[in-house]
Amino acid sequence: MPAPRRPTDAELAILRVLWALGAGTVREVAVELRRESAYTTVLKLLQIMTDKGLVRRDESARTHVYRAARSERATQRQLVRDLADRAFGGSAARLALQALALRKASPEELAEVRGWLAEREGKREEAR
Amino acid sequence: MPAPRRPTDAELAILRVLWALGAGTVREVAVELRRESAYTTVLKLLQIMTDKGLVRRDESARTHVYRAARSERATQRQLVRDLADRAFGGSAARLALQALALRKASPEELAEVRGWLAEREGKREEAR
DNA sequence: ACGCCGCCACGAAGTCTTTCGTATAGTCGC
DNA sequence: GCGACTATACGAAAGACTTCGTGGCGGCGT
Repeated sequence: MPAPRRPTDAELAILRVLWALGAGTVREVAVELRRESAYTTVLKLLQIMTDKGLVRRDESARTHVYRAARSERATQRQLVRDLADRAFGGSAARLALQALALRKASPEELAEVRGWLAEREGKREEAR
Repeated sequence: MPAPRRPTDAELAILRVLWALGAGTVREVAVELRRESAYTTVLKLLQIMTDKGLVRRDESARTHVYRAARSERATQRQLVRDLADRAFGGSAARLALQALALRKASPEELAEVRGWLAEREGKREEAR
């Protein structure tokens, strides 16, 4: 399996549903995306995504059940790394700064970031 | 002018060169991207990008000079917001956390993030 | 048994992206 | 003026993305 290509927009929308549901049939996904795409569109996408290795399909029942092949976390990591390379000269930290500067972050979220930094700082001290 | 569409990969590569150069001719950009694309490919892209409003073209001289229509900062913001919406449920802070967790950040960069958070904290205190 | 409904497979159309070849024209030196 | 060297414009091709229609098959209710 070579490097899995970056998921497209439509694929990502489907992956989001699958991550939320854990697993789902074509119909379940289509319902979740109501108004956005017709049933057969979702079906086709899922078939393509199966070929690409983005999702896995359980065909044991007549109605197939799909689940994401890679975790949400891993996919997010890939996308972040990709964006950092394409638009931030490879610096994920500068990407992070831009993200924080969007000012849409809640105090709770900022506290989480602070917490992470503190923990990381602790590890650095430890390593000396 | 409506919302400018997200730049494609090839377009972003060209924008990176233009941001670094400030402005440049087709040849200058093509040289910077050596091996990656032929001269006429860069030319075509720049023409398309002009139509899309991604770059502005100075035609006063025979050799046209291009510059990015939007700043690197603004474009980065747009891309980050876009990725946050598509893959992080709209939370830029969670995106930032994933970016920091990539462990590719240098101590200097982490210090920068800490500094930003501290400054932000200061403003919050001030606002009370 | 028959008809209906839901399911999957397939194909095809339309658009966008990226690539480059070819055509055309301005400019400089001689 | 002519040739070589630039430059832009244009068109076409190939591939990826997204959309949906049609067709065929299985199962269920009556």
